[in-house]
Amino acid sequence: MARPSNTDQRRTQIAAALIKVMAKRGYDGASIGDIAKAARLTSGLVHYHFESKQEILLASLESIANSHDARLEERMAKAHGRPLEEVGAFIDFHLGLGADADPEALACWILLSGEALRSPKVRTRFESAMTSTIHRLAESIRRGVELGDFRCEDADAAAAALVATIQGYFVLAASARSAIPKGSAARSTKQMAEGLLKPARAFRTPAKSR
Amino acid sequence: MARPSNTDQRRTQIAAALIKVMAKRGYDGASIGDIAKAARLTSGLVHYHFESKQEILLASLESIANSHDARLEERMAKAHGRPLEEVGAFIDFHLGLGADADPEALACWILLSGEALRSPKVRTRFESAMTSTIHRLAESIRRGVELGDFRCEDADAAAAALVATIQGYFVLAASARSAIPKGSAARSTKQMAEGLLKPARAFRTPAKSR
Amino acid sequence: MARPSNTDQRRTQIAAALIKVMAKRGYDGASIGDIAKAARLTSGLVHYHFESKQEILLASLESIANSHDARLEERMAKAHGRPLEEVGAFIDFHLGLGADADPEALACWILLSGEALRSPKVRTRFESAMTSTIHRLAESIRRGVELGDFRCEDADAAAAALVATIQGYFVLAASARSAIPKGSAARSTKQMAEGLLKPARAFRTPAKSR
Amino acid sequence: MARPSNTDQRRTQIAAALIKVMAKRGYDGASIGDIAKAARLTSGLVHYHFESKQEILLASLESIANSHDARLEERMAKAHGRPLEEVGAFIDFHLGLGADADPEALACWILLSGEALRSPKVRTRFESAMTSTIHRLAESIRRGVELGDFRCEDADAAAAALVATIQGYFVLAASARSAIPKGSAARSTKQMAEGLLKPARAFRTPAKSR
DNA sequence: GATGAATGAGGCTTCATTCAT
DNA sequence: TATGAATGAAGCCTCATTCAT
Repeated sequence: MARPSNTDQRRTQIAAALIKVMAKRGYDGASIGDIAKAARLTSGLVHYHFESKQEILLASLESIANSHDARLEERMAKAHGRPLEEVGAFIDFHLGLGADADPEALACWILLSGEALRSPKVRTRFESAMTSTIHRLAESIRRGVELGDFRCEDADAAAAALVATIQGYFVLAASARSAIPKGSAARSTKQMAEGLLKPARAFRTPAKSR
Repeated sequence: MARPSNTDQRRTQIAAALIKVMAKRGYDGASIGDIAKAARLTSGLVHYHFESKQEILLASLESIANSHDARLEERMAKAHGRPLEEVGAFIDFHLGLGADADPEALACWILLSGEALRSPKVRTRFESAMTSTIHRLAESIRRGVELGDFRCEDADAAAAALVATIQGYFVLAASARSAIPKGSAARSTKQMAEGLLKPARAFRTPAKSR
Repeated sequence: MARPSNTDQRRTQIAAALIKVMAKRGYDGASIGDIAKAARLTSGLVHYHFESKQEILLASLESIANSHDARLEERMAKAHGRPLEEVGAFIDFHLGLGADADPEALACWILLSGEALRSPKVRTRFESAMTSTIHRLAESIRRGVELGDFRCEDADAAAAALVATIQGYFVLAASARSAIPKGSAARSTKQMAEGLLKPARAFRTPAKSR
Repeated sequence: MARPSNTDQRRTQIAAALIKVMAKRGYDGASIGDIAKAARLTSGLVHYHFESKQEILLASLESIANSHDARLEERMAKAHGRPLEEVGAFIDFHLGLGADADPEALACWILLSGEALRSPKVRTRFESAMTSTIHRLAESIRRGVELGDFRCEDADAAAAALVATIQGYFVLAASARSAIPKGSAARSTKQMAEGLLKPARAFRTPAKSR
């Protein structure tokens, strides 16, 4: 007797629906009804699985961050622990060709930074996602310094700078695309990384970058 | 008994009120009533001076952009046409100590990037503001290249990269402050600029930068 | 220029509408839509004049209490300051023939006692209305004692007792009418008052009482 | 594999839960979910045992009335059939010290009078509970008259009057406590009963009454 | 220009009730 | 019996916008 709970699936489904709708209409513009429709559910059910709209937003943030981290890790693993390549992979993952595998999540991410501005809960989670990404990059940098591949006094600052650049490119790509010369993002970022890390060798660029 | 028109003054006043309210509650969260209250007007009057809420947003964007451009120009003028110093001033203006002279406008700017995402009118204007800023920087870079101060193949790309970095720092500063090592923004950005522009001499940093 | 405010009228109108609807459906059952319809207004307008539904309830309470006090005073004035007649008038006013001039207000009053149970604001106001009524009666009793018309040690307690009886009759009349022998309320209450006040002469009963 | 039916137990449990929740939030405010939680059940199960929410209310009414009647009978039994003492016990039971043994049931009772106002089913049952209580008191009074202990022409009216007073005190105690001088309720009511019943001897008051 | 009333369309959320398991 | 998912209808409230004055 008793039903097996499907709450986890439903929550995932609903969070995904918010991302989809939010990318198009913003957070406030994404009504519970819209979200429900996008998830092919009724609005009552949405509230059965989530206490409030904000909770859905937090779940979406979580989902985006987790997916990002997982895919990033996967990509960086291919660098086989070589710092120079790891940093290159980090940049290419975010800004290289086909980086925007999920444009909806990206748009959502930008909007999330806005929500973080006024919702402490969102900010806390947004901040920790950012911090975690920066730490991951700082780790590679630090190892590069140890191995003599890089010359850099403050790995955390360098990592933050590169992440800021990436975040800034996200914003420009989404909201002012014409302002970026096509295909320049990853390349320019690598040049900047060189200024920052003084690597023994230059960063390689695979085929093309956007 | 013609009343003297005070429309311009009122529009300015209202746009400023939106910026103030929006910084705290976001665009959708800023009701006409809130805006009116912040401007010490009535909501009916707001609609007398603006066709719609979006028009106020556009006016605010304009106001922020104009004010930014004017202050930037003023600051860069102090570089007396020396490219290296101009670029340094550009970075310091945005990220140096005391750069966030107007935190409300900054928060608003981030939110504007989000609105640009879904409103073509806002995007167009946001894009042109970004483009203009990038062009201004690119100009300095190009002259630096001509004068042999910089070595750089694509001035526009370089300018875009630096502006992206600045925009990204804005986002981090506003929504994930703890992720940035204190005082590292301007310094790191200058190091990145060196990677990008290969200047003959290094950028100077005045006193402290944040 | 500028419109003359009609807020006071509107508030009165809306409070009256709540009383009407509430008598039929209870407080929770009286939706803003119902209230608006009863007042021939739109629901948006109701919220333009009242912050919240509870505020309407408080306004209704106020209105009922004020109207009650005014009518009571008017009636008691006819007793020309003679305590015995004042107490008699007090009882007749509440329980005598035709006392329930406004059955809707009466039903509402009973419901208000229920709302007072859980809403501090309502309780405070309900309490003060009760207290004021009791004080008015206690005054008459006290003067009666001074004049030697009554013998009573605690005028406040006696007044409270009579008011309790009246309130109890209200409840029975509204929710269990068949439990009260017809026309017995005022008469019985006067007999009780005699036990309480030991008046020199008995209370007179005008014509018939219910 | 027939399951042993526990319906009766469950119904009791659920009705008790409603009383508890209703005392705090009113009838409309007591959601099935709240009730279920208070009974440590699920909302689905509540509806398995009760057709509708109103049925729970009726069951609660029944439960309160039955419990009241039983406790009242128990208390009056101690009067050993002496009318004067029975009436005194009746009053003390309801208003004497420690009378409010179950404040939740009392609050609920007041709310029930409100629900009776608009729901015929509730009214019918409320009315019959009131009537039964009044009859019980009237019985004692009638026997007192027969025995020459009381002088009273209409025992039903007298009983109704005393019950009205008690009900009124309930309301005041719950919703306007400060309006009643402390400890005056039972004493005043007995004085009133004396006016009503002209007993040969006065009512005694045990120790203190509230 | 300015005020403030008025409208009407949602938006978020709660909830009684039903139903599959 | 019991669980918990699901539904759908309101309900309260907010708000951009319009309009009479």
